[in-house]
Amino acid sequence: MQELDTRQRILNHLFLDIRRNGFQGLRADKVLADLDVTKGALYYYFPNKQAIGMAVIDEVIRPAYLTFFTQLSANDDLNPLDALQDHLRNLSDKATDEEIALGCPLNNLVQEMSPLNEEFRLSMKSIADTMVQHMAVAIRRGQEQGSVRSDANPEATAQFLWAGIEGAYSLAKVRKDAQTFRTNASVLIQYLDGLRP
Amino acid sequence: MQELDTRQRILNHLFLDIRRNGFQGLRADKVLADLDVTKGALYYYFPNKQAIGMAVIDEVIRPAYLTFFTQLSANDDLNPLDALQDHLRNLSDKATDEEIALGCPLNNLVQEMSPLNEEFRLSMKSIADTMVQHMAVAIRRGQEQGSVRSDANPEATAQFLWAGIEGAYSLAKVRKDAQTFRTNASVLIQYLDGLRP
DNA sequence: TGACATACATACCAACTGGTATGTATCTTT
DNA sequence: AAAGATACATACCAGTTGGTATGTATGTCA
Repeated sequence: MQELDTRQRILNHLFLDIRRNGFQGLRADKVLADLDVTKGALYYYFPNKQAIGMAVIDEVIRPAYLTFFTQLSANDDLNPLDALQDHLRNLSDKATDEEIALGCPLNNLVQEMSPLNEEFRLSMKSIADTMVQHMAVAIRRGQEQGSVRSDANPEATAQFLWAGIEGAYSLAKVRKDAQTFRTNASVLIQYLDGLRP
Repeated sequence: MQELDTRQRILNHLFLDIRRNGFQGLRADKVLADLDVTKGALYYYFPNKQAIGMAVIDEVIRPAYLTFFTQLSANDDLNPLDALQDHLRNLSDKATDEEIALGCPLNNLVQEMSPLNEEFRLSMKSIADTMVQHMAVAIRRGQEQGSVRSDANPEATAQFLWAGIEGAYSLAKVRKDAQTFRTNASVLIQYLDGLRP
């Protein structure tokens, strides 16, 4: 009954190694050495490197990113601007120089692998699209409920917010500086205030 | 007298290969096969792979990115908001699905290599910092000249614009869709209008 | 309790990759 | 024109990497 446990342990370490070294920089042997697992176990659970990447994207990254945004669009009582501002404040509070230096796991993989691996790209695109869509739905409902200015374009605004967050991770990453992320988050929070009626 | 020509040809192809495959995915042999140059030439001009990366960053990427921003802060007569909006429109016009799918060369390398190679990171950080600084200088001058609202924070605004552009490239890249970039650019253009007094 | 599936462990390998050692044609300088 | 520097070309190599073939201990079910 070690099955799920072992697979999960391997998967978590693969995720961490990919986050630091990229998918092309992933060295399965090194990951296995850190755990005390052998190649037999790895190739028992994952038929090849492609499957490793897909498992990390679909089983680790996807749920981690969609939790908040699913709730955002599901909850009718939420003021979307308040919720998004709270989210940005949470991200700001969580940000440390070390975490920020590793970058956003989704954005890392998008930049590295989108042009190289269509299966990866499509799965990552669906994560990004879902995030944007949930935000757009929440913004539109906010407009109907009167908590968001009616002249805002929900889809364009949602895209803009996604880009603002990922861009903030990017600048903060190259600077290795969590404060840069926080500064950007606070400008985004201000921008969201500008969307109130 | 083939010297500069050959080095430049190799460097340009290295840049293109890195843009598509990443630095870790760079395969010197394949690049050399496309040109008709041999390993002798490559290692004559570049002592090792690290030097290749540094040359691409410093000689190809840096000048390509700094041209506009240097002019932006150098020219006293420019309205910074007009100039930035023009720049965004230029980027929008230039964007094709194929180009966008390859992503922003600077952002690509930042995401892949920042945590792995401190020499790369520092050089890329200086490019990003310089871009932001030039924007901040131009915005501050705009405030002094009355073309930018005085309550804007020039440094934070400049960071926000950088992040907005790079984030737009990122979402458009995973979507393989230039229109996404244009939509984001137009929201940024709108945001810049909001900074007018 | 025997047969089969599960969950790994071990040993091995072919292909690739960055890098080097050496050779050589051409150009420059004295 | 002799000597050295420049600008490559060719051949070769050691280490690494993803992947496989095979072995085996343990659990499960008839």
